[in-house]
This record gives sequence, C-alpha cells and structure tokens, in this order.
Amino acid sequence: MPIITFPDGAQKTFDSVVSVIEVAKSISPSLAKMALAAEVDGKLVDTAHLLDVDAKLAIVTDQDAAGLEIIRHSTAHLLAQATQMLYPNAQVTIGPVIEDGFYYDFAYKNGFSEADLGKIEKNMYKLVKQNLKIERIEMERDAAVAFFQAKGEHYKAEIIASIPKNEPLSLYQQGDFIDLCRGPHVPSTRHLKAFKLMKLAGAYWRGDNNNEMLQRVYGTAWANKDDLEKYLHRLQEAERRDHRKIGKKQSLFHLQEESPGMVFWHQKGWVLYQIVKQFMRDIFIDNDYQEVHTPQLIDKSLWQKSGHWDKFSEAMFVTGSEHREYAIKPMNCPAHVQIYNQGLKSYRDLPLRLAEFGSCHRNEPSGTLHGIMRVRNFVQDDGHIFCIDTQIQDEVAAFIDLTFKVYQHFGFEDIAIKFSDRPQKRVGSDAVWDKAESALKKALNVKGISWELQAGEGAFYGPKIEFVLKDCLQREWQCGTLQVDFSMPERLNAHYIAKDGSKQTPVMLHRAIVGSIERFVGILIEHYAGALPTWLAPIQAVILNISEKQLDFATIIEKKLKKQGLRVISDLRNEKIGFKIREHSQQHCPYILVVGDKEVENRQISVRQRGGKDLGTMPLETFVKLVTTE
RNA sequence: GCCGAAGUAGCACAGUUGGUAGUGCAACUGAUUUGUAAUCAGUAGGUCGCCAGUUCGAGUCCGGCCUUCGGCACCA
Repeated sequence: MPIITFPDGAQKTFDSVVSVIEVAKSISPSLAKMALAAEVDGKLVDTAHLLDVDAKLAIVTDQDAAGLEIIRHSTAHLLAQATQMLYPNAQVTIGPVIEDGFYYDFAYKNGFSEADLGKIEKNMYKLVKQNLKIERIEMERDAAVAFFQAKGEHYKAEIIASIPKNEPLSLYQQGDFIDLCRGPHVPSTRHLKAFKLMKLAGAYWRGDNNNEMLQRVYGTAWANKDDLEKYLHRLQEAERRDHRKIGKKQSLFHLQEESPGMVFWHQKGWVLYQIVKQFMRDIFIDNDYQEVHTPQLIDKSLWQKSGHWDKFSEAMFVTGSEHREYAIKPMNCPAHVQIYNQGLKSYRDLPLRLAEFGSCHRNEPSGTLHGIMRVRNFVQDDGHIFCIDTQIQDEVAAFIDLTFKVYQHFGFEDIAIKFSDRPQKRVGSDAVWDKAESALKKALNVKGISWELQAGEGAFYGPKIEFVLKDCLQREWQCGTLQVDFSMPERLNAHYIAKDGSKQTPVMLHRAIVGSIERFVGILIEHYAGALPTWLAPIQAVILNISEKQLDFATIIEKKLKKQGLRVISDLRNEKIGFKIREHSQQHCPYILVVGDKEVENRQISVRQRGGKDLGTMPLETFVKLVTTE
C-alpha cells in the first residue's frame, strides 16, 4: 500500500505496487503523456519504475533541467542506434551529456565524413517516428561483459569489466539496439523532437593520447524546435563576435603562414595592445613592482638548472651560436631570479616584486593554435614576488584584490577561481608541496573566496590559483594566475640574510593578471563584439565633413583634439555624409563628429554617439570633457 | 601532435562530367559638393596555398607538404 507524496505536499495511496507512469496517469492523462522520468526520493528513475513502498515523487518533464538532460542523454543513444544501423562495424563506446548537447564516441576504422552526419541524423528522425519503446534491463556484470563481447563490442565490454562486480548493471534497449547505461531514459523515442548533429571530431579512447583515436560525433538536443532554433541563433551571435573576423574587419592584426601562431599587429590593434599594456604598467607602479627587462635568448644551461629543460625542452625554440646552445625564453622567471641574485639581499628587502613585459615564445603543438587566443609568441603582465614564507598570505590576499579590480575595470564580472594542486611531473619534496598548497589555500579561505579544485593541475614547481573569465562562446579563458614556488629560488641559488643572520631561501610567487596580452586583447574584442569602450577604442572619434568647404575647419579640429590626447582621425573623402557615417558606424567608432557650414560658422561640432544617438552640436571643449570623463 | 574539413582578386563567395577563371563589396579614374547607416559611370586586379604527378589539356583527378578552421590531447 504505497503512499506517494508529491512536491506540493499532496498524497495519494495506491492499493498495490504501482509504476511511475500509472501514478502520472492517475493525476492527468496529459501529465502521463509528458512524463519523461521521475525523481523518487531524490533519485532519478524511468517512468516504468515500480513503486512498492511509500515515496516522495516528482514527475520530470521537458520543462525541468533534469528532463532536458535526460532528453540529451537519450538522444545520444538514438545517435548510437542510428549510426550502427548504417555502419554495423562501428563499435559504441560512451555518449555523455555536455553543455547544450551531447556527444557519442565510436570506434570506426573507416572513419566518418561530414556527409555521414546528414545520413545519420535523417535515420535518427526516422527512428523517432517509429516511436520505439526504451526499456531497462538489469544484468549481472560478468554476463554483461560476455554479452557485449559476443556482439563484438569490445570497448563496451572493457568499460563494464572495470565496474565493481557487485554493482547491479542496467542496459537499455530500443528496437534492436542495446547499450549499457545508468539511465534514466525517456520512455520512447517520440520524446526526442529537436536535435541536430553538429560536428565530427577525433577523440582519444579514455582521453589518453597513447590510446587509439575514436570518432566523436557532437550533437545538440532541446525540448522543442523553438529552443533548438534559439540555440543555433546563439551560435551565430557568437560567430559574429569572433575576434578573428573582427580583427580582419577592423584591421587590428593578421596572421600568416610564415609565422604560425605569431601576430602581425596593425596600427589600430597595436594601439589597443599598448593601452592594455600601459594600464597594467600603471598597476605595477601603483603596487610597488619594479619593472625590469631581461634577454630573450638565454643559454641552455640556465634552463637546465631551472628545471625547464627537463620538462619543456620540446616546446622551446632553440638556436645556436659559436658552439653554444640557446633557448628563446618561454617565460621570464629564471631571468628574474638572476636580477634578484645581483647583490646580497636582506630580509628587509623583502617582499621584492619584479615585473616584466617580456616577449616569450613557446612552441605549442600546431593543433592548439587559435587566432590570437593561443599563440606561440606572447607578452604577459608577468611578475615575480620574492618573499619570506610568512609574507605569502598577505601577498596573495593583496594580489586577489588587485586582480578583481583590474577585471572589473575592463568590464568583466563573471570570474571563477580554480585551485590546482601537485601534478605527477614535478620538482620539490612532498613536504615543500604540503607547505605551498596549504599557504595558498589558507589565503583563499581567509578571504572567504570559494574555489574549484583541479586535482593534479599545478605547475611543475608549485601549486596555483587561476582566475578564469568566461567569453561569449561560453569558453573559459584562464587569464590571471598565482603560483607559489619553493623550488626555483633554491635551484637557482637565491638567498637572503634573515634577522638572525642566517642565510635563507626566499619563496617566489609567479603571478599575472591579464596573462597573455595577445589573448586578453582577443577576449576584449569578443566581449565587446568589436565595439570597445572609448578608453580602449583605437579610434575614439572620426571627423566627417559634409563637403569640401569644411576641409580646413575639419583639419583644425582634428589637430586640436589630438593635442588634447584624443585618438581622432578625419574622413574627408568626397562621399555623401550617409555613406561615411555608415562606414564608421560599422567600424564601431564611439563618436562621429560631423562638420558642415553651420558648424564652421559657430566653431562647433555635431556629435553622434555610437548606436546612432545624436548629442547635438557643442564646442570642442565640451566634447573633450565628455570623452575624458566618460 | 592526432581525427575531420577547408585554402580561388584586399574582403565575402561562385566555378557543372577535366576544356584558356567569375559575382558583390573594397581599390583606382572621372562626374557629383552632398546634412546623419550604401550617388552614378568607367577601369584595373588572380602562377586558383606550395611541390610533384596523371592527361593533348588540371581550380577541378592522384600523392606529398604548409597553413587555417572544428574537436581531442597539451598548456611552464
């Protein structure tokens, strides 16, 4: 006699064992029709699940987040079924739900092509029309292994074999297709109404690049066609913001074959770059950093001492001269230790903060390059703080505050913090790592900041805190970083004389706020879709004349505004005013200044703000004030 | 690096079964002297990513390489 309690507190008593779908029917036929699954005492189950004891029950429909997830998961199964019907030699592996959709990895020797995606998708919709029942089957582990082995599904068998023996296993069947799955799934294929296969990619079996490569099919799935359309539209919006497109359109930079992963900055892009750099330079000055500059080419032996050669020699560009081997620096820290080491330091000198906009080269694998976001040559707002271990917490706290301040200034609010602890490939003793990790965690906890743990993701010399921004494509970009390093100062013989006269090794904090300026500029471009705020805009205002008669006046105000420090150009071409306004609007110029006969007569300018807002005519001084106080 | 796709004029793209490469915008020249998102006309512009090959003939077909794009792995 199970008593079922619903989310609103209402209760219903049933005479005997009852299934979820029967409970739903007892409430209303339409609810039964919509039911995808149910949450029973906090656990998700199928609609066929039987209830034999008292339980709290909530029917899950496509209106719930859990419902959407089930739809995506079931769509992944549908993809696998449709694929195996067309390509019986393709073996199934895994098909999880991801943000906005799902994927399924197949082991398929012949490989798929984009054309296959269309065929598979068609077949999926065909199976939806057949409204196949999706049923759960329970099986013992060893029986399941044998079952999949017999079907020639070796990957699946391997997955199941790695599951503990006593755990009950569930399989799901729809038509002839059977897959291992925890579930739950939608009751039948008719519930899968809006999906699209998006792209084809390679992916390593079990995420390990020593394993063979599988064929991954990505798809998106939604509760209805409307949501699917909205999602596709969102993707288009993201594409519109692509920094590579905007960079070309606004002539900010370009890349070319002869320098893969290295940026050719055009005048306008370089202005933006320099604004970011100068802003960070001022931040250094205001926060007691000393800006220094160190060589780009440093003898291999130093990289051997620092430990970089062992770990990253393959990713370093090297060059030789007179029988000596040099590496182009991939980072600035060993060089900063060399500056620190000039002259004996006292505890009174600490913390000593060194900063550098040093040009670094890393030979990143070709497949990783991505516009100006992931490059082989970049400059960071790089800094190293040499301090005593008792000073770590204060330094970390001050850095966190500073970082948030900087991000806010650039217009970023959505920031996540991640904490990465010791990786497998590392230098330094466990005792030293214990010390470093706890110092970082303590600083975070004292500030009351929540963070996500990334186990084993630390740098080889120390644990790190990462500051992660989300861009318009919902991709995460790690910008800021702070790393505690007890190892490198020791390896490179850095010392200070302590209060008691003893010789000690300082701790080194590696830190950056915007990180790679190249990447940060890319993020800014996408964040603002090319319409940069006035303080960042390479061109802040453009002067347009109506006709030749105002040439002289236009030239005079251009000079005057430039003298006031504004970044101004004039467009005096013999074109209609509408045409010129259109062009500069498309370039997202913050202000368009129009001068015609009236303006010449009054010695004023007519100001049009980005977005088409007419601010009327005003004297130059008023405009300068407007822009500088914006 | 691995899997898949792509590379044609400054940019965005078309190019059929292999038969001497096109369109739009931009550029240039001329006319027009214009009042808030496209004035008109004309001209010029290409070793079809690179290298080899098949063919009487290759943008198109085969092979290799480079770069880019989407992922995977990587990211000091």
